[in-house]
Amino acid sequence: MQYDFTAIEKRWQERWAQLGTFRTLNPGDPGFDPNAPKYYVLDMFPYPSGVGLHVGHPLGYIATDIIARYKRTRGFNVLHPMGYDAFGLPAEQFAVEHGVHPRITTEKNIANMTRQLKRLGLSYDWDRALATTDEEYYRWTQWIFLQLHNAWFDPSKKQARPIAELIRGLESEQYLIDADGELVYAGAGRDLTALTGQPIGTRTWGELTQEARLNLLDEVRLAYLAEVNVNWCPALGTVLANEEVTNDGKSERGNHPVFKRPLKQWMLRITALADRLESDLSMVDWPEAIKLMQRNWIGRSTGARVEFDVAFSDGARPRGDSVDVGEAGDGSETISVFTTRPDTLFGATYMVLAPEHPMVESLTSGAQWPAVEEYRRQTAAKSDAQRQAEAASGQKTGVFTGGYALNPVNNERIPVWIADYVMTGYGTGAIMAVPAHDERDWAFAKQFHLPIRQVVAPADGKEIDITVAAFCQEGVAVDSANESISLDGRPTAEAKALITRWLEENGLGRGMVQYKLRDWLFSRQRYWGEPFPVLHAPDGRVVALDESELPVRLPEMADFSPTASDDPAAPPQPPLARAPDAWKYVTRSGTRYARELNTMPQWAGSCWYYLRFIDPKNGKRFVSAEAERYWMKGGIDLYVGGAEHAVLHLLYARFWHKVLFDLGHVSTPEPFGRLFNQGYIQAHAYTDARGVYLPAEEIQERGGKHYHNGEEVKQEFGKMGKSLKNSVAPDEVCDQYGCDTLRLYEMYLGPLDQSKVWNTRDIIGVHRFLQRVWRLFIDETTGNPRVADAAPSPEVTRLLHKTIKRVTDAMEALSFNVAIAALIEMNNELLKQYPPEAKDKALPIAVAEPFVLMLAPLAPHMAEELWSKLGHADTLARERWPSFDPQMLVEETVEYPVQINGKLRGRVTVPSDADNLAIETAARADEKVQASLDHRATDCVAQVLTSAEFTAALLILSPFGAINDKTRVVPKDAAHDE
RNA sequence: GCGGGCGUGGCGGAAUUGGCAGACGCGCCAGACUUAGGAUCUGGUCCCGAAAGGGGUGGAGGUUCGACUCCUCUCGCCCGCACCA
Repeated sequence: MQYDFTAIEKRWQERWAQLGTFRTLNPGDPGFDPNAPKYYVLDMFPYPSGVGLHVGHPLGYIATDIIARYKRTRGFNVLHPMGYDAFGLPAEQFAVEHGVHPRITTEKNIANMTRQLKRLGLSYDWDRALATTDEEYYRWTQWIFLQLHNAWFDPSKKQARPIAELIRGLESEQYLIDADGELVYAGAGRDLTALTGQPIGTRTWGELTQEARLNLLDEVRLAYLAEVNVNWCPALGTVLANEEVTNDGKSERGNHPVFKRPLKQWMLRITALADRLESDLSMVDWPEAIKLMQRNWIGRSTGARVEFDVAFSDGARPRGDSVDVGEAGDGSETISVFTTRPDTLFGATYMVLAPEHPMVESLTSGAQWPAVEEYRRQTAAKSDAQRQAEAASGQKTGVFTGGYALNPVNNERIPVWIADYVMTGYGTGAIMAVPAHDERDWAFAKQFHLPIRQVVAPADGKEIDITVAAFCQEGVAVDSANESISLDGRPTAEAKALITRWLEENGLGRGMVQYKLRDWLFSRQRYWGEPFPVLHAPDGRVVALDESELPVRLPEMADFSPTASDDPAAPPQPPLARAPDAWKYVTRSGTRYARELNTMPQWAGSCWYYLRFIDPKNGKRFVSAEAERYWMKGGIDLYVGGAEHAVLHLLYARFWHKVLFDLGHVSTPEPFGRLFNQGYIQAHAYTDARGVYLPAEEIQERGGKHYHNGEEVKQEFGKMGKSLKNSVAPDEVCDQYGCDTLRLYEMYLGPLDQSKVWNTRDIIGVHRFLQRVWRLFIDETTGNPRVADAAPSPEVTRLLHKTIKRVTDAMEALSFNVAIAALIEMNNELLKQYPPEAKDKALPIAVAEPFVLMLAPLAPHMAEELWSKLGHADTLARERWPSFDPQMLVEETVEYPVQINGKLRGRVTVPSDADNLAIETAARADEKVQASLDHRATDCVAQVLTSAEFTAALLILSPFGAINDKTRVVPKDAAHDE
């Protein structure tokens, strides 16, 4: 009876399903063990694609499955769920192209993907499976949106708080409203958000009209409507996220032109949490690279905001002098800038506004107006690619506005320019230019012959020539003094602090922190997404639905395609605009409200799925508090997925989680305690002379060259997929070798976090291993197990304990390739000890059972089969992982390598209890060692180095090489005490 | 340009605290068996050398009795960001 993987795998997959082997109990369920530690191991949420899985997809799923199975045998309650991120563009695009409703396509794809995953023997609790498109799921996605909408960010607490709490604060006049309509915290006596001067007249909540009150609240909500510049793709009929737009300004799907255009959109105030999103990265165990990417994306920089008074062309005016200056401005205008180098303020010789800056019009002189207008027109028309090319070349463009501003530190009148190297979206959209100490300003100043003034010198006193290059490092301030402040001689850090304080005292600015992170554009003009749980009143006001009115279901529609157009100015027409009136309008107390016609982006559903897995059937709450507290303690224990989600998904989900945390709905500040990035599986791809990709399975290899129908072709490699025609389906591999082989092969390919190349021909290696395991355990003629109750030899016992240690260590380190190698070695050795043809030598049960248990997470079907052949009626899924005895690792004799001056000169074998002197004597007696010592002085110092393990090194030093303090000396005897 | 990561046989990779480089697998070479197969088994396989021995972890230096491992420089590849003030 040979290893019949097809029958074995089918049998065990059916049994696991029948027995509910991998069903996971929640706290409170009968039979739940509250004393067992928990382990929540999660895969990144897959999109159920129509083309099915290729072998690259399950790489991470196999790894997490191995861990899940391993942890079960270590006594953990393991939560290991799977589900589908099923809303989104591809399903809808497919649906549009084929005229099938996206729900039908999606369900079909989910069924196929589930079948493919089940075939891999993954130990998910399938009872917890869910899809973001389930009404009972997106009901709670909408509920979370309501939480965001009904919350604001309280800067004094640095927390998201219910809007009702703000209203109470306003009613009790803890908060006032200043002249600009900004909130002022009365308790602290200083304003929180407004940055300029003193508010002239603050008002109380009671003094506001009802409309003003509602406006105020709408402005601070974490989900708010705003007119923003979006990527509008008329051909797709939707706005696109930045990441859906290519560098040359085309849509990633379909390569259609994309235009910037202001549209009223739902936004989520992720920027309010920027600070915590950054600092809380210190709480999680993630790859440093990913943390770094998030930090860069959030882009925190500390500096100061500085106010520059506008000075007009007829001459500088003292600050605060309100002079009517006619068409040029109203005289009280100031230009706010953000700088990270306030210490260089004395070196600011001009200013630059972004071309779109709102003050450009009032600043520009009549003479400069045509040039300014022309420049603004040009930059608006410029593609992102052009801008990037200019940026790379160091070429700067810009135009003088004719206007001037006053440098607040020295009242110097400096020209104000506009240039597209200053961007509207960051800081205030305006900068003070310090060409001596900023590369960009320097290049601009050189190009337009603007003055360059050095105000920082290198700390080491070195002379620099500021006309040759900008000096951007820190140093000491020079030529930076006025009547009331001097920075001269101060190191940069000190100078920054000093000038910032001076600015604050004089009401000219204040220290502040800036982020690159933008608020999250949350609307899509698509059908296949979560509807927003809000209504629009006839007066334009937004009314949020009540929780009890959820879910807002997607309407059934015959035509769900977006309205495409070639006209960039065409009005957006979301598909839901064509929904039946019965869906679109809701009448309440005689008023007719309109539903929101946009839908949520795909990210919405994936922001919280890990919470729903905990309690997927709960109809009362998005997740039960008790189950959430249990499973989320310390965050998810292991979250495995690709690095492509480094910033977007992982940042969005953290943001939602923190809001839910602040509002008391979840118990932990961070969702993902440990993150692991798997590498990609790549595959060879082949092109013919024309550069056209050829199906990889039709290629023959001869002598290192590759041929297709006899023609030599070029070998490349890249991510597996349709476009490179190099996909391999897991189904094919399962048919030919079985999924245990596929699982082993994928893990044996190399370290989990590295990318690796798929090589179908290598699969045979691990398949042979499984066949040899089978032959070790099973008599192929009778089908009976070849085991006996006999005691294993000391050598075999040592081998067993050594292997247990190696495999256990490798499991903990997620080094599955190493774990498999250790099992292969053990199996090879056992086959030598107990060869199948030797009928009298049977495998001792004391060795057979632990071996099977170690194999089980990796090749579970074969392990279960062998386990039952060994006479066990139950599944091994919850058997205890074997343990090793360090005592058993000690060999009777030890082979020591002998190093002389660090070079290997010989090997000696001594009894393992030999002392240093005995080892040294044996070493000195060795011929080769003697030959090496011959031409040296005789009075060598010998040192025996041992480790806690069975290997050890003997070191003999020549006389001049006395032991220095860097040499770690472990006395032989001490090592044995461990 | 800035930031991060990685370079070990023909290939994938292993090597715990700085202490025997190349475990394990593929491929290749030689052989065995044979119901002739893309099966199985045995042996070999870093380089130079007949051997003794020597060299060797992208390259060049350095620290150390001793470096794949630590430091400096450099080359190559991969990833992220991209005028963020």
